[in-house]
Amino acid sequence: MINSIYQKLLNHFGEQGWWPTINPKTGKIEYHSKRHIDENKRFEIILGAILTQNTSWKNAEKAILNLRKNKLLSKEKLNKIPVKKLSSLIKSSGYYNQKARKIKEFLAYKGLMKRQKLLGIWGLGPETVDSILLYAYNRPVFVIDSYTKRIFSRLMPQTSKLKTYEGWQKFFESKLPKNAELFKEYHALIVHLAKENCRKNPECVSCPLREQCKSFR
DNA sequence: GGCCAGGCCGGTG
DNA sequence: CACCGGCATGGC
Repeated sequence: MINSIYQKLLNHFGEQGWWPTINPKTGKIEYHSKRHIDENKRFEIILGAILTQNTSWKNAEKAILNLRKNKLLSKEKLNKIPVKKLSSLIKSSGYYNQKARKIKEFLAYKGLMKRQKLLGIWGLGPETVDSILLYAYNRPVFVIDSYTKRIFSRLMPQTSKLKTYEGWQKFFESKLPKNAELFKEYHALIVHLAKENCRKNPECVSCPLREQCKSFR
C-alpha cells in the first residue's frame, strides 16, 4: 500500500527533485534542483527548514531571498549580526522573533549532526531535524509533517492509532526500503498532493489516489 | 475579513 | 503521554 501509493504519485506528478534552493547564478529559487549540495547549500536548507515552520513556503522563501539580497546568507555573516537585526530581515516568514532566536541557537551549536543532539537545540523539533538530516545530509529518515498525517489519515483510517511523531515515522520506515533518495522524493510528492488535491477542503475528483481512498467524496 | 500555511515551546492534567 | 495557547506574516 505505502509502496504502491508512492508509485502512483510519482507517475502522476513526476519527479519533484526537492529541496528548493537558490541558483547562485540566477539568484532565483529552483524547485527541481539536482545541484550538488555544498556547505552553503546545506546551510540554506537548514534556514529554510526553520523558516517554513507552520508557514507557507512562499513566505519562508521571501525571507531567504531577503537575506541573500543583504549578502548575509552564510553562517559567518549571520553570526556577526544581532538577533534583532536578523528578526527584522526575516519578517515575511512570520514568528520572526522566535525564528531569529532559533537560527542563532543553531549557529551556536558546535556538535555532531546527530538526531538526538539536534533535537536538543531550542527551536528544532522532529520535523525540522528530520528535514535537515534528509535533505541537507542525505540521511535516510522519513519526514512526517501535517500533510503526511492529513493525507494518510484519509487514505488509511487505521493510522489514527499513530499518536506520536515517532509512531508515524516508524509506520513508514518499516514499510519502505531505507533509502534517502526515496524518502526525499516521497515527502516531496506528499507535499505536492496536499497542495493540489488533499487540501483541508479536498479536491477529490481529480485526485490520483481516489480509487483507494477511504474518504473519497 | 477569515482561513490557511512543509511547527515548536512551555505549561497543564 | 496528550492536549492547549502563544507565536505572526502574506496570499487567496
